[in-house]
Parts: sequence; C-alpha cells; structure tokens
Amino acid sequence: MNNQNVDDHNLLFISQMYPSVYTASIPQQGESKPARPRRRRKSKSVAVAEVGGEGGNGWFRKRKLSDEQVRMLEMSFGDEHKLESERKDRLAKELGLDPRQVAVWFQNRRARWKNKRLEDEYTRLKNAHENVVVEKCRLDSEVLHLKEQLHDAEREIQRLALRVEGVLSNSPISSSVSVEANQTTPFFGDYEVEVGDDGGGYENLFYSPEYIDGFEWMSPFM
DNA sequence: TTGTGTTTTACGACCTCC
DNA sequence: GGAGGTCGTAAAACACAA
Repeated sequence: MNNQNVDDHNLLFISQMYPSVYTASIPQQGESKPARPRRRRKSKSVAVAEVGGEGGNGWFRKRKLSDEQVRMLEMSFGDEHKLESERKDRLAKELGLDPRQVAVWFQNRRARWKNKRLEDEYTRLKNAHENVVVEKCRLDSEVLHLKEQLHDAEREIQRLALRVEGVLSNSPISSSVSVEANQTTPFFGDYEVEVGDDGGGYENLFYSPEYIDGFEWMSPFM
C-alpha cells in the first residue's frame, strides 16, 4: 500500500467514523442566501474541507462509500425506493453514515434508476419503430405487386373486349355457330372456348357462372 | 504520465404534500 | 412551515487510451 492509499484509507475511516464531522466540516457556501440565484458555482473548498476546527490534521476529500455500504444501500433500495426518516436513520446507524448521506444516496440512486428506465423505454420504442418501418416496406411492396396485377388484368380485359367486339360486328352469330359448332375454338387467346350446339353462341359465354365470377365489372364491355 | 470521458457523492433551488 | 421529493450541476474519484 503506497502513501496515497494509506492516506485514502485513513480518510475513509475518519469520514465513516465521524460522518457528522465530515459533513459539518464542509464550509457553507454563500454566507447569506442570494435572492433566487438559479445556480451557484462552488469553489473547490466546498468539497475539500479541513478536518477538525483549530489546526485540523489534514485535508479531507469527498469519499466514495465502501462496497459493503453500497451493497446494503442497494438492498434497501431494492425493497423500497422511497426513504422514510425512520428507515433512513436506521440505515445510517447500521452503515456508520450520516443520515444526510443516506438520503443523498437514495436521491442519486432514484435519479439513476429513472435514467435507466428512460433508456430502456427509449430502446423499446426504437425497436418498435424499426419493426413498424419494416412492416411498412413490406406492405408498400405488396401494394406495388397488387397494382401490377391489376394493371395486367385490366389490359387483358381490354384485349378480350376488343376481340368480342370484333366477333360480334364481323359475323352473324347464327352463321358462326352453324359453321363452327361442336369445335373447340382457340378464339380467346389463351382461353379455350367451348361452343355448344344449343345455339347459345358466344353471347352466353360471359354469363356462365365460371366466367362471371369476379368479372361482374365486365358488363360495360358486353 | 496525462488528457479525457464517465461515475459517484453532494448540494442548492424549487416543488409537493400533509 | 417543514420534510422529503426532483432536477441540474459541481467536483472528486475512477477508468482508460494514447
């Protein structure tokens, strides 16, 4: 252990044995309370205080709490985040700290806890947002695909309508039927059309339930 | 060793509640 | 009005890269 460590160890011991001396020895800033100054700027002397009144034997710095003290405080904080004065006094006594130190530790611990909670909440919302963006991309691409399908279908409908128009205007249905009756006619492009001998002709084609299904909107082309 | 960023301890100002 | 809370900050303590 070097000199610095010995010093630190002694200071730690003193500060923990005499917490009231420790806190009381800190000079009070601002002799008289200024009228609502929002912030004060502390000089180093606030945290570096002389021990003992007259001819104090050393300089005394702000000390970290020991691991054991922190462990006990953490346990207590785990039980309850708020600190009633009875519990504060009891903890202070058990840990050899000033009640003010315990209170300050809880204040700071609550602040850290709140920050952590905000951080977690931020992470959660960020992930949720990312998921929503991904889902939006997926839906956008699906919309695009469906639009393409719709466009193709519309073109096919137009093509079919033109064919039907041509057939109806160029040849009387009766003669067409008589000539081509009982033949399988690849008349509608990819769609094979069966023309029966019942005289129904092509005009019946679009009325058959199979063809009408989903194509009700074709009626303007008939 | 030193510069720099982070964490911990402590405090003042202000707010709320009883 | 006092006790105890939050908030914002200072400064010591600490960690760590260069």
